[in-house]
Amino acid sequence: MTTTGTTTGTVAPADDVRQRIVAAADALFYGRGIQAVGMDEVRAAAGVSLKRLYTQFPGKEQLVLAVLDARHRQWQDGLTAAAAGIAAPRDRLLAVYDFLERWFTDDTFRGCGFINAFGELGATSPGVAQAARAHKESFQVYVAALAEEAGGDADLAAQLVLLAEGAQTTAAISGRPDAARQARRAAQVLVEAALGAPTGPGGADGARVR
Amino acid sequence: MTTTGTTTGTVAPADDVRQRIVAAADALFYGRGIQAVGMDEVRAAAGVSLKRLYTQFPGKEQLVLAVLDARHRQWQDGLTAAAAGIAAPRDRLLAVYDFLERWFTDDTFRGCGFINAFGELGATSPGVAQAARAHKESFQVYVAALAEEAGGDADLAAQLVLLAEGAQTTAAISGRPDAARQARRAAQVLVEAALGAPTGPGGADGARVR
DNA sequence: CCGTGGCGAGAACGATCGTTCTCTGCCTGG
DNA sequence: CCAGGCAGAGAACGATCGTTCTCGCCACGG
Repeated sequence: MTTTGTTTGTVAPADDVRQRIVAAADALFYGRGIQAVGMDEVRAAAGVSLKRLYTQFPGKEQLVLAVLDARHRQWQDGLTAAAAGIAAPRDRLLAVYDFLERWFTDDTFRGCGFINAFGELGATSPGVAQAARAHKESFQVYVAALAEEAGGDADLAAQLVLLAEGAQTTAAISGRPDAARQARRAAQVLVEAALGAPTGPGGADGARVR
Repeated sequence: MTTTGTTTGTVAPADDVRQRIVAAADALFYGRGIQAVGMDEVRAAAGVSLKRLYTQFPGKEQLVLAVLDARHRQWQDGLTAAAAGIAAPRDRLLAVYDFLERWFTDDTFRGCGFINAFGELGATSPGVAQAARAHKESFQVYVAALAEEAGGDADLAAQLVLLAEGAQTTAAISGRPDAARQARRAAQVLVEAALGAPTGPGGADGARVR
Protein backbone atom coordinates (compact mmCIF):
# COMPACT_ATOMS: atom_id res chain seq x y z
CA MET A 1 0.00 0.00 0.00
CA THR A 2 2.62 2.58 1.04
CA THR A 3 4.79 3.84 -1.77
CA THR A 4 8.46 3.29 -1.22
CA GLY A 5 9.94 2.61 2.14
CA THR A 6 12.65 5.22 1.90
CA THR A 7 14.86 5.50 4.90
CA THR A 8 15.35 9.27 4.72
CA GLY A 9 14.43 11.13 7.87
CA THR A 10 12.18 13.84 6.45
CA VAL A 11 9.37 13.39 3.97
CA ALA A 12 10.57 11.38 1.04
CA PRO A 13 10.68 13.52 -2.12
CA ALA A 14 8.83 10.80 -3.97
CA ASP A 15 5.92 11.15 -1.56
CA ASP A 16 6.10 14.90 -1.83
CA VAL A 17 5.84 14.85 -5.60
CA ARG A 18 3.03 12.32 -5.36
CA GLN A 19 1.09 14.59 -3.07
CA ARG A 20 1.68 17.58 -5.31
CA ILE A 21 0.40 15.64 -8.28
CA VAL A 22 -2.64 14.37 -6.42
CA ALA A 23 -3.48 17.82 -5.09
CA ALA A 24 -3.21 19.41 -8.52
CA ALA A 25 -5.18 16.63 -10.17
CA ASP A 26 -7.86 16.82 -7.52
CA ALA A 27 -8.42 20.52 -8.02
CA LEU A 28 -8.64 20.08 -11.78
CA PHE A 29 -10.74 16.90 -11.82
CA TYR A 30 -13.13 18.19 -9.21
CA GLY A 31 -13.51 21.61 -10.73
CA ARG A 32 -14.03 20.66 -14.34
CA GLY A 33 -14.77 16.95 -14.51
CA ILE A 34 -12.27 14.15 -14.90
CA GLN A 35 -12.49 13.56 -18.62
CA ALA A 36 -12.33 17.27 -19.29
CA VAL A 37 -8.80 17.43 -17.87
CA GLY A 38 -5.87 16.00 -19.76
CA MET A 39 -2.81 14.47 -18.23
CA ASP A 40 -0.71 17.29 -19.67
CA GLU A 41 -2.73 19.82 -17.76
CA VAL A 42 -2.23 17.87 -14.57
CA ARG A 43 1.48 17.77 -15.31
CA ALA A 44 1.59 21.54 -15.79
CA ALA A 45 -0.42 22.26 -12.65
CA ALA A 46 1.74 19.92 -10.58
CA GLY A 47 4.94 21.38 -12.00
CA VAL A 48 6.33 18.01 -12.85
CA SER A 49 7.52 16.27 -15.96
CA LEU A 50 5.29 13.91 -17.86
CA LYS A 51 7.77 11.11 -17.33
CA ARG A 52 7.76 11.62 -13.61
CA LEU A 53 3.98 11.69 -13.60
CA TYR A 54 3.85 8.33 -15.31
CA THR A 55 6.46 6.82 -13.04
CA GLN A 56 4.31 7.80 -10.06
CA PHE A 57 1.03 6.66 -11.62
CA PRO A 58 0.99 4.07 -14.39
CA GLY A 59 -2.10 5.58 -15.95
CA LYS A 60 -4.87 8.11 -15.56
CA GLU A 61 -7.14 5.66 -13.81
CA GLN A 62 -4.64 5.08 -11.04
CA LEU A 63 -4.26 8.83 -10.65
CA VAL A 64 -8.02 9.20 -10.42
CA LEU A 65 -8.19 6.52 -7.77
CA ALA A 66 -5.40 8.19 -5.81
CA VAL A 67 -7.27 11.47 -6.00
CA LEU A 68 -10.45 9.85 -4.73
CA ASP A 69 -8.50 8.19 -1.95
CA ALA A 70 -7.01 11.50 -0.83
CA ARG A 71 -10.41 13.16 -1.04
CA HIS A 72 -11.88 10.42 1.08
CA ARG A 73 -9.26 10.98 3.75
CA GLN A 74 -9.85 14.73 3.73
CA TRP A 75 -13.57 14.12 4.09
CA GLN A 76 -13.03 11.85 7.05
CA ASP A 77 -10.63 14.28 8.70
CA GLY A 78 -13.06 17.13 8.23
CA LEU A 79 -15.90 15.11 9.67
CA THR A 80 -14.04 14.05 12.77
CA ALA A 81 -12.69 17.56 13.25
CA ALA A 82 -16.23 18.89 13.09
CA ALA A 83 -17.34 16.50 15.79
CA ALA A 84 -14.31 17.07 17.99
CA GLY A 85 -14.93 19.04 21.15
CA ILE A 86 -18.68 18.58 21.06
CA ALA A 87 -19.85 16.86 24.19
CA ALA A 88 -23.45 15.95 23.50
CA PRO A 89 -23.76 12.96 21.15
CA ARG A 90 -26.84 14.49 19.64
CA ASP A 91 -24.94 17.65 18.73
CA ARG A 92 -22.13 15.58 17.27
CA LEU A 93 -24.68 14.11 14.90
CA LEU A 94 -25.87 17.54 13.89
CA ALA A 95 -22.29 18.74 13.51
CA VAL A 96 -22.22 16.77 10.28
CA TYR A 97 -24.48 19.37 8.73
CA ASP A 98 -22.44 22.25 10.07
CA PHE A 99 -19.46 20.69 8.39
CA LEU A 100 -21.47 20.44 5.18
CA GLU A 101 -22.46 24.07 5.40
CA ARG A 102 -18.87 25.21 5.67
CA TRP A 103 -18.03 23.06 2.68
CA PHE A 104 -20.93 24.33 0.59
CA THR A 105 -19.90 27.94 1.12
CA ASP A 106 -16.45 27.26 -0.28
CA ASP A 107 -16.60 28.83 -3.70
CA THR A 108 -14.90 25.86 -5.29
CA PHE A 109 -17.71 23.58 -4.09
CA ARG A 110 -19.16 21.59 -6.94
CA GLY A 111 -20.91 18.71 -5.24
CA CYS A 112 -19.59 15.45 -3.93
CA GLY A 113 -16.56 14.38 -5.90
CA PHE A 114 -17.51 10.74 -5.52
CA ILE A 115 -21.01 11.24 -6.84
CA ASN A 116 -19.58 13.21 -9.75
CA ALA A 117 -16.93 10.60 -10.47
CA PHE A 118 -19.47 7.82 -10.16
CA GLY A 119 -21.81 9.46 -12.63
CA GLU A 120 -19.04 10.18 -15.06
CA LEU A 121 -16.98 7.00 -14.86
CA GLY A 122 -18.83 4.56 -12.63
CA ALA A 123 -20.25 2.63 -15.53
CA THR A 124 -16.90 2.45 -17.29
CA SER A 125 -14.42 2.01 -14.49
CA PRO A 126 -15.11 -0.57 -11.80
CA GLY A 127 -12.41 0.97 -9.67
CA VAL A 128 -14.14 4.34 -9.58
CA ALA A 129 -17.50 2.72 -8.82
CA GLN A 130 -15.94 0.75 -6.02
CA ALA A 131 -14.24 3.84 -4.58
CA ALA A 132 -17.54 5.69 -4.52
CA ARG A 133 -19.30 2.77 -2.90
CA ALA A 134 -16.61 2.46 -0.25
CA HIS A 135 -16.69 6.18 0.47
CA LYS A 136 -20.44 6.30 0.91
CA GLU A 137 -20.47 3.15 2.96
CA SER A 138 -17.79 4.57 5.24
CA PHE A 139 -19.94 7.64 5.76
CA GLN A 140 -22.89 5.43 6.62
CA VAL A 141 -20.76 3.62 9.18
CA TYR A 142 -19.53 6.87 10.66
CA VAL A 143 -23.01 8.30 11.08
CA ALA A 144 -24.26 5.00 12.43
CA ALA A 145 -21.59 5.14 15.13
CA LEU A 146 -22.58 8.69 16.04
CA ALA A 147 -26.21 7.70 16.09
CA GLU A 148 -25.56 4.78 18.35
CA GLU A 149 -23.66 7.00 20.77
CA ALA A 150 -26.74 9.19 20.86
CA GLY A 151 -29.00 6.22 21.43
CA GLY A 152 -30.32 5.92 17.88
CA ASP A 153 -30.42 2.92 15.63
CA ALA A 154 -29.24 2.17 12.11
CA ASP A 155 -32.47 3.39 10.58
CA LEU A 156 -32.01 6.82 12.07
CA ALA A 157 -28.46 6.87 10.77
CA ALA A 158 -29.52 5.87 7.28
CA GLN A 159 -32.10 8.61 7.20
CA LEU A 160 -29.64 11.22 8.41
CA VAL A 161 -27.27 10.08 5.67
CA LEU A 162 -29.98 10.58 3.07
CA LEU A 163 -30.38 14.15 4.24
CA ALA A 164 -26.65 14.78 3.98
CA GLU A 165 -26.44 13.27 0.52
CA GLY A 166 -29.42 15.20 -0.70
CA ALA A 167 -27.99 18.41 0.69
CA GLN A 168 -24.78 17.87 -1.25
CA THR A 169 -26.42 17.47 -4.64
CA THR A 170 -29.00 20.15 -3.98
CA ALA A 171 -26.40 22.67 -2.89
CA ALA A 172 -24.21 21.78 -5.86
CA ILE A 173 -26.86 22.14 -8.53
CA SER A 174 -28.81 25.03 -7.06
CA GLY A 175 -25.59 26.81 -6.17
CA ARG A 176 -27.02 27.85 -2.84
CA PRO A 177 -25.53 26.48 0.37
CA ASP A 178 -28.65 26.75 2.51
CA ALA A 179 -29.46 23.12 1.81
CA ALA A 180 -27.10 22.33 4.66
CA ARG A 181 -29.15 24.26 7.16
CA GLN A 182 -32.36 22.81 5.81
CA ALA A 183 -30.91 19.32 6.20
CA ARG A 184 -29.83 20.17 9.72
CA ARG A 185 -33.31 21.22 10.69
CA ALA A 186 -34.77 18.05 9.22
CA ALA A 187 -32.14 15.98 10.99
CA GLN A 188 -33.07 17.61 14.25
CA VAL A 189 -36.67 16.62 13.75
CA LEU A 190 -35.71 13.05 12.93
CA VAL A 191 -33.38 12.82 15.90
CA GLU A 192 -35.96 14.15 18.31
CA ALA A 193 -38.62 11.87 16.90
CA ALA A 194 -36.34 8.90 17.38
CA LEU A 195 -34.81 9.80 20.73
CA GLY A 196 -37.38 12.00 22.40
CA ALA A 197 -37.12 15.58 23.56
CA PRO A 198 -33.67 17.18 23.64
CA THR A 199 -31.52 16.62 26.69
CA GLY A 200 -31.62 19.28 29.35
CA PRO A 201 -28.44 21.35 29.60
CA GLY A 202 -27.67 21.69 25.90
CA GLY A 203 -26.61 25.30 25.44
CA ALA A 204 -26.24 26.79 21.96
CA ASP A 205 -29.15 26.31 19.63
CA GLY A 206 -29.77 22.63 19.87
CA ALA A 207 -33.11 23.01 21.54
CA ARG A 208 -35.01 25.17 19.11
CA VAL A 209 -36.80 22.94 16.60
CA ARG A 210 -37.75 25.66 14.25
CA MET B 1 -39.42 26.39 -27.27
CA THR B 2 -41.64 23.58 -28.53
CA THR B 3 -40.27 21.75 -31.51
CA THR B 4 -42.54 22.19 -34.51
CA GLY B 5 -46.19 22.90 -34.34
CA THR B 6 -47.08 20.41 -37.05
CA THR B 7 -50.66 20.38 -38.16
CA THR B 8 -50.58 16.83 -39.47
CA GLY B 9 -52.93 14.40 -37.82
CA THR B 10 -50.42 11.65 -37.05
CA VAL B 11 -46.90 12.07 -35.80
CA ALA B 12 -44.70 13.81 -38.31
CA PRO B 13 -41.86 11.54 -39.49
CA ALA B 14 -39.33 14.18 -38.57
CA ASP B 15 -40.60 14.11 -35.01
CA ASP B 16 -40.56 10.34 -35.07
CA VAL B 17 -36.91 10.16 -36.05
CA ARG B 18 -36.10 12.81 -33.49
CA GLN B 19 -37.76 10.79 -30.78
CA ARG B 20 -35.95 7.64 -31.87
CA ILE B 21 -32.64 9.43 -31.73
CA VAL B 22 -33.37 10.96 -28.36
CA ALA B 23 -34.53 7.64 -26.91
CA ALA B 24 -31.44 5.82 -28.16
CA ALA B 25 -29.11 8.57 -26.99
CA ASP B 26 -30.79 8.69 -23.61
CA ALA B 27 -30.30 4.99 -23.00
CA LEU B 28 -26.66 5.19 -24.01
CA PHE B 29 -25.81 8.44 -22.25
CA TYR B 30 -27.56 7.45 -19.07
CA GLY B 31 -26.15 3.96 -18.98
CA ARG B 32 -22.54 4.71 -19.69
CA GLY B 33 -21.98 8.43 -19.27
CA ILE B 34 -22.27 11.08 -21.94
CA GLN B 35 -18.66 11.44 -22.94
CA ALA B 36 -18.25 7.67 -23.08
CA VAL B 37 -20.71 7.44 -25.96
CA GLY B 38 -19.77 8.64 -29.42
CA MET B 39 -22.13 10.11 -31.94
CA ASP B 40 -21.57 7.12 -34.19
CA GLU B 41 -22.88 4.79 -31.52
CA VAL B 42 -25.96 6.93 -31.12
CA ARG B 43 -26.44 6.81 -34.86
CA ALA B 44 -26.21 3.01 -34.89
CA ALA B 45 -28.56 2.59 -31.95
CA ALA B 46 -31.10 4.95 -33.47
CA GLY B 47 -30.85 3.26 -36.86
CA VAL B 48 -30.30 6.52 -38.64
CA SER B 49 -27.66 7.99 -40.85
CA LEU B 50 -25.05 10.33 -39.50
CA LYS B 51 -26.19 13.03 -41.84
CA ARG B 52 -29.76 12.75 -40.63
CA LEU B 53 -28.57 12.86 -37.07
CA TYR B 54 -26.74 16.12 -37.69
CA THR B 55 -29.68 17.63 -39.52
CA GLN B 56 -31.84 16.94 -36.48
CA PHE B 57 -29.27 18.12 -33.95
CA PRO B 58 -26.53 20.53 -34.97
CA GLY B 59 -24.13 19.07 -32.45
CA LYS B 60 -23.72 16.72 -29.55
CA GLU B 61 -24.54 19.37 -26.98
CA GLN B 62 -27.95 20.00 -28.52
CA LEU B 63 -28.61 16.28 -28.52
CA VAL B 64 -27.64 16.09 -24.86
CA LEU B 65 -29.98 18.95 -24.03
CA ALA B 66 -32.80 17.28 -25.94
CA VAL B 67 -32.17 14.07 -24.02
CA LEU B 68 -32.29 15.93 -20.73
CA ASP B 69 -35.46 17.66 -21.79
CA ALA B 70 -37.16 14.37 -22.63
CA ARG B 71 -35.95 12.86 -19.39
CA HIS B 72 -37.36 15.78 -17.49
CA ARG B 73 -40.73 15.29 -19.09
CA GLN B 74 -40.71 11.58 -18.30
CA TRP B 75 -39.83 12.38 -14.72
CA GLN B 76 -42.70 14.80 -14.42
CA ASP B 77 -45.15 12.37 -16.03
CA GLY B 78 -44.05 9.60 -13.69
CA LEU B 79 -44.40 11.85 -10.68
CA THR B 80 -47.88 13.03 -11.53
CA ALA B 81 -48.94 9.49 -12.41
CA ALA B 82 -47.70 8.32 -9.04
CA ALA B 83 -49.81 10.93 -7.29
CA ALA B 84 -52.89 10.36 -9.42
CA GLY B 85 -55.76 8.61 -7.72
CA ILE B 86 -54.47 9.25 -4.23
CA ALA B 87 -56.98 11.22 -2.25
CA ALA B 88 -55.14 12.24 0.90
CA PRO B 89 -52.69 15.09 0.24
CA ARG B 90 -50.36 13.60 2.80
CA ASP B 91 -50.23 10.33 0.91
CA ARG B 92 -49.65 12.15 -2.35
CA LEU B 93 -46.53 13.60 -0.77
CA LEU B 94 -45.35 10.16 0.24
CA ALA B 95 -46.17 8.77 -3.18
CA VAL B 96 -43.06 10.53 -4.40
CA TYR B 97 -40.98 7.94 -2.57
CA ASP B 98 -43.03 5.06 -3.90
CA PHE B 99 -42.32 6.37 -7.36
CA LEU B 100 -38.64 6.51 -6.49
CA GLU B 101 -38.68 2.94 -5.25
CA ARG B 102 -40.15 1.66 -8.49
CA TRP B 103 -37.49 3.57 -10.37
CA PHE B 104 -34.65 2.30 -8.20
CA THR B 105 -35.63 -1.30 -8.77
CA ASP B 106 -35.39 -0.87 -12.53
CA ASP B 107 -32.16 -2.65 -13.38
CA THR B 108 -31.06 0.14 -15.67
CA PHE B 109 -31.21 2.61 -12.78
CA ARG B 110 -27.97 4.48 -12.44
CA GLY B 111 -28.87 7.54 -10.42
CA CYS B 112 -30.40 10.82 -11.46
CA GLY B 113 -29.44 11.62 -15.03
CA PHE B 114 -29.33 15.31 -14.24
CA ILE B 115 -26.98 14.89 -11.32
CA ASN B 116 -24.77 12.68 -13.46
CA ALA B 117 -24.81 15.11 -16.36
CA PHE B 118 -24.15 18.02 -14.04
CA GLY B 119 -21.16 16.32 -12.49
CA GLU B 120 -19.77 15.33 -15.85
CA LEU B 121 -20.47 18.43 -17.94
CA GLY B 122 -21.89 21.08 -15.62
CA ALA B 123 -18.59 22.88 -15.32
CA THR B 124 -17.98 22.80 -19.06
CA SER B 125 -21.42 23.30 -20.55
CA PRO B 126 -23.62 26.08 -19.20
CA GLY B 127 -26.57 24.54 -20.99
CA VAL B 128 -26.26 21.29 -19.11
CA ALA B 129 -25.83 23.10 -15.81
CA GLN B 130 -28.90 25.16 -16.52
CA ALA B 131 -30.94 22.10 -17.47
CA ALA B 132 -30.02 20.39 -14.21
CA ARG B 133 -30.87 23.50 -12.23
CA ALA B 134 -34.21 23.85 -13.95
CA HIS B 135 -35.04 20.19 -13.41
CA LYS B 136 -34.27 20.28 -9.70
CA GLU B 137 -36.06 23.57 -9.23
CA SER B 138 -39.13 22.16 -10.94
CA PHE B 139 -39.09 19.23 -8.56
CA GLN B 140 -38.87 21.64 -5.64
CA VAL B 141 -41.88 23.51 -6.97
CA TYR B 142 -43.83 20.30 -7.45
CA VAL B 143 -43.16 19.06 -3.93
CA ALA B 144 -43.90 22.49 -2.54
CA ALA B 145 -47.33 22.41 -4.19
CA LEU B 146 -48.03 18.97 -2.74
CA ALA B 147 -46.86 20.12 0.65
CA GLU B 148 -49.08 23.16 0.56
CA GLU B 149 -52.09 21.01 -0.32
CA ALA B 150 -51.27 18.97 2.74
CA GLY B 151 -50.97 22.07 4.88
CA GLY B 152 -47.17 22.21 4.98
CA ASP B 153 -44.86 25.05 4.18
CA ALA B 154 -41.88 25.53 1.89
CA ASP B 155 -39.45 24.36 4.55
CA LEU B 156 -41.17 21.02 4.81
CA ALA B 157 -41.08 20.72 1.03
CA ALA B 158 -37.38 21.55 0.87
CA GLN B 159 -36.61 18.92 3.48
CA LEU B 160 -38.65 16.28 1.68
CA VAL B 161 -36.76 17.13 -1.49
CA LEU B 162 -33.47 16.60 0.28
CA LEU B 163 -34.60 13.12 1.26
CA ALA B 164 -35.58 12.32 -2.31
CA GLU B 165 -32.30 13.58 -3.71
CA GLY B 166 -30.29 11.71 -1.14
CA ALA B 167 -32.20 8.54 -1.85
CA GLN B 168 -31.36 8.80 -5.55
CA THR B 169 -27.62 9.08 -5.10
CA THR B 170 -27.54 6.57 -2.28
CA ALA B 171 -29.51 4.00 -4.23
CA ALA B 172 -27.38 4.59 -7.29
CA ILE B 173 -24.01 4.20 -5.61
CA SER B 174 -24.91 1.49 -3.13
CA GLY B 175 -26.86 -0.38 -5.79
CA ARG B 176 -29.62 -1.15 -3.29
CA PRO B 177 -33.06 0.37 -3.78
CA ASP B 178 -34.10 0.38 -0.14
CA ALA B 179 -33.00 3.98 0.18
CA ALA B 180 -36.42 4.85 -1.19
CA ARG B 181 -38.22 3.18 1.66
CA GLN B 182 -35.87 4.68 4.17
CA ALA B 183 -36.53 8.10 2.71
CA ARG B 184 -40.25 7.45 2.85
CA ARG B 185 -40.11 6.63 6.52
CA ALA B 186 -38.08 9.76 7.22
CA ALA B 187 -40.52 11.81 5.17
CA GLN B 188 -43.39 10.42 7.18
CA VAL B 189 -41.72 11.57 10.38
CA LEU B 190 -41.09 15.03 8.98
CA VAL B 191 -44.63 15.36 7.70
CA GLU B 192 -46.15 14.30 10.98
CA ALA B 193 -43.86 16.58 12.91
CA ALA B 194 -44.90 19.49 10.71
CA LEU B 195 -48.60 18.75 10.39
CA GLY B 196 -49.48 16.80 13.48
CA ALA B 197 -50.86 13.28 13.83
CA PRO B 198 -52.11 11.60 10.68
CA THR B 199 -55.66 12.33 9.57
CA GLY B 200 -58.31 9.90 10.64
CA PRO B 201 -59.82 7.83 7.83
CA GLY B 202 -56.65 7.28 5.83
CA GLY B 203 -56.69 3.61 4.86
CA ALA B 204 -53.52 1.95 3.60
CA ASP B 205 -50.44 2.34 5.75
CA GLY B 206 -50.28 6.06 6.30
CA ALA B 207 -50.89 5.81 10.01
CA ARG B 208 -48.09 3.62 11.28
CA VAL B 209 -45.02 5.73 11.99
CA ARG B 210 -42.70 2.89 12.43
C1' DC C 1 38.78 16.48 -17.01
C1' DC C 2 35.79 13.18 -19.04
C1' DG C 3 32.24 9.66 -19.25
C1' DT C 4 27.64 8.35 -17.66
C1' DG C 5 23.35 8.16 -16.09
C1' DG C 6 19.20 10.24 -14.83
C1' DC C 7 15.87 13.89 -15.49
C1' DG C 8 13.02 17.56 -17.77
C1' DA C 9 11.03 19.32 -21.99
C1' DG C 10 8.53 18.37 -25.55
C1' DA C 11 7.91 15.90 -29.93
C1' DA C 12 5.77 11.82 -31.58
C1' DC C 13 2.39 8.12 -32.02
C1' DG C 14 -1.77 5.70 -32.09
C1' DA C 15 -6.45 5.86 -30.88
C1' DT C 16 -10.83 8.08 -30.41
C1' DC C 17 -14.20 11.44 -31.35
C1' DG C 18 -17.06 15.18 -33.30
C1' DT C 19 -18.09 16.77 -37.60
C1' DT C 20 -18.06 17.05 -42.64
C1' DC C 21 -17.59 15.32 -47.28
C1' DT C 22 -17.94 12.05 -51.07
C1' DC C 23 -19.84 8.55 -53.55
C1' DT C 24 -23.34 5.63 -54.89
C1' DG C 25 -27.87 3.94 -55.40
C1' DC C 26 -32.68 4.91 -55.50
C1' DC C 27 -36.87 7.28 -55.94
C1' DT C 28 -39.57 10.78 -58.10
C1' DG C 29 -41.38 13.94 -61.57
C1' DG C 30 -42.00 14.63 -66.21
C1' DC D 1 -37.47 6.07 -70.13
C1' DC D 2 -34.60 9.61 -68.37
C1' DA D 3 -32.72 13.42 -65.50
C1' DG D 4 -32.16 15.25 -60.97
C1' DG D 5 -31.77 15.38 -56.47
C1' DC D 6 -31.99 13.28 -51.98
C1' DA D 7 -30.54 10.10 -48.48
C1' DG D 8 -27.66 6.47 -46.56
C1' DA D 9 -23.14 4.39 -45.85
C1' DG D 10 -18.96 5.20 -44.71
C1' DA D 11 -14.48 7.44 -45.64
C1' DA D 12 -12.07 11.50 -44.37
C1' DC D 13 -10.43 15.33 -41.55
C1' DG D 14 -8.92 17.93 -37.79
C1' DA D 15 -8.57 18.08 -32.98
C1' DT D 16 -7.70 16.06 -28.57
C1' DC D 17 -5.87 12.83 -25.45
C1' DG D 18 -3.32 9.07 -23.14
C1' DT D 19 1.00 7.28 -23.42
C1' DT D 20 5.76 6.65 -25.02
C1' DC D 21 10.11 8.06 -27.12
C1' DT D 22 13.96 11.13 -28.12
C1' DC D 23 17.04 14.69 -27.33
C1' DG D 24 19.82 17.54 -24.72
C1' DC D 25 21.32 19.21 -20.20
C1' DC D 26 23.19 18.77 -15.70
C1' DA D 27 25.29 16.54 -11.73
C1' DC D 28 28.32 13.39 -10.14
C1' DG D 29 32.03 9.68 -9.78
C1' DG D 30 36.60 8.16 -11.12
